[in-house]
Amino acid sequence: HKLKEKKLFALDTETTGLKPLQERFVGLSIAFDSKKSYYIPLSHVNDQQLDTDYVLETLKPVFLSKSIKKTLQHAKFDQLVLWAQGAELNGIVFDTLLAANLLRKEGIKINLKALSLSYLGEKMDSFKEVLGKIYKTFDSVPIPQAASYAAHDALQTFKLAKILRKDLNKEKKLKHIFEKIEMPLSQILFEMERKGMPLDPEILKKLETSISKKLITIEKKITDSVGTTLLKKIGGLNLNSPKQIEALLFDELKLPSVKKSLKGTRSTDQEVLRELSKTNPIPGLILQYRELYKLKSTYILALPKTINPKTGRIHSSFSQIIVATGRLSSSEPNLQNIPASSDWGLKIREAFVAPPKYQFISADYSQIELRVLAQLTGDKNLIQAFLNEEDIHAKTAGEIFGVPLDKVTHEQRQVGKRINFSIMYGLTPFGLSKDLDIKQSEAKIYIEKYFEQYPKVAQWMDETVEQAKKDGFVQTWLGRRRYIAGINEKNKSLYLAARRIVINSPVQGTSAEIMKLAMLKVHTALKKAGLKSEIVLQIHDELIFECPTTELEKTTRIAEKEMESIVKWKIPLVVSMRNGKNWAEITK
DNA sequence: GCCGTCACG
DNA sequence: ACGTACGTGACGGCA
Repeated sequence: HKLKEKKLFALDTETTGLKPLQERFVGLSIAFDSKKSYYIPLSHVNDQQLDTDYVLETLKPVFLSKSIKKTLQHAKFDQLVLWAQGAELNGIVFDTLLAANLLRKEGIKINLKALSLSYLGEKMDSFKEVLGKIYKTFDSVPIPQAASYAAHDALQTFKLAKILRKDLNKEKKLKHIFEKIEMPLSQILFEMERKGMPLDPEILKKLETSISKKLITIEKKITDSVGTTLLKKIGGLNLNSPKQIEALLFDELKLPSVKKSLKGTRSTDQEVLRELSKTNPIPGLILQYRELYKLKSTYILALPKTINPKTGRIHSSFSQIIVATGRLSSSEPNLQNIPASSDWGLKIREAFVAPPKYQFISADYSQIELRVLAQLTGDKNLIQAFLNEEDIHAKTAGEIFGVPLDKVTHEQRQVGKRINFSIMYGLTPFGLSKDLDIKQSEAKIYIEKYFEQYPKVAQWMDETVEQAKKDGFVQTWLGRRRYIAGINEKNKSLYLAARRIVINSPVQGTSAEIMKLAMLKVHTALKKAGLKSEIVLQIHDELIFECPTTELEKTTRIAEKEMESIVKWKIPLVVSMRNGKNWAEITK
């Protein structure tokens, strides 16, 4: 009865663990105002409680009501928990986690306990304290203690929302991002996570057999090259141990150490092994081993284990609060770093197969970051290149090497491409010389030529750095902030590191903003057109849809049109569309 | 729980 | 003389 009267309340769920689709639903807490909150125990061990189905059935009209407004800390999590119970939540108006994230400086924690302490000055019991040494999971905590803990979660969420709402009102741009982007995006991410991604474990099984054979062959080649005498001397060799590889290469084989790792050990990473492979066959073999072992352990073996037995699909989690620039991150499993480049990598993508009568569609923003750079800097030459649909990498190369556009060689274009990309990271002559394997003096000239060609880029960088020094933060196009602690540092390398972040963040952040807007717009347009196509993945500059084959053309047309019309800039946004039965087929 | 390494944009 | 390109997440080794 109270719920129906109240126009606003805070809600929270308790589970036995952190994965909403896999863990047991233990109970539900609700706060009506800043003073009262309640806990409904639903599945505690050896204790009296209410029946889950009865409670959810009773609360259904309240949960479904759009006019009864709900506040949550990390709404997406609770939505997934409730969805697994067959319950749906409408009227979510405020997520304290997303609000606090937009307002925070880097390094500030925004979990409920931290927020309660910093915003309200109230310390909350930790989850560990509630479990004590007696209980392993929340469902075994006796109800009186459990209720006190859980109800407090909802109460603090209610109180926090009040303050955070006020704080956002003081920052109009952040408020706009919160209301128009982050809150509605959270709903889309919920739907993406709920939908999941299909994976055929049988394809990976076969791949495992062949990659394992290949690994054994490489392993044998390595042990043969090392020789039994040396192998005995060092007491065997674990190829996955960087420490042992280090000892083998530099102590036993006496190869020159060319690079130190952060902790001061002699690095054995790709760059080093590539260099060493010019004089000795073993580093090259280790490289091959590393590549295949990575694919086997991180993808071929790990991905099938993440298939949800109930849905038969993979439900990655997408987070809006991890990346400082505003990008999304994907975890458990990370589907934003599935291999794409090598042949073996593509074979892994082949295992992501659309269901019968469905296909995947990929919609890929072409050179989004360079277009954003052009817009932010207002550089005439850069803008003109995109207006004329010129080959931007060839154009950059042409001016650097002083040759006309149609005389640029493939190698020169590659150099132009590397410079175009790395300029946004604040590259140095040292970094570029290493990347292109050229002299530092030469790299320096290339960089100077770049800035002569695009003078406003250099000017924008200087202005942005000055603004960051003054304000302590940089901003995206819509006004999302990133606070930069080190920009007024005296220590030169700390300052330069901060400077690179200052230059990169507005570009990466604005691109992320465009993508988020695109997701919202496409989602709405697909719904409006009555299509069944759904977004299943976002990989920074690319969206992947699962689409009934009958809707392929309509979906493609809508997605392309909506994505290209996100902003009213001089510079056009260009999207390339592909469709296919599996993920490999739609990979560039 | 940190480190080195490497997969992605 | 020193360090040296942005943003992530996951794995195995190791203490």
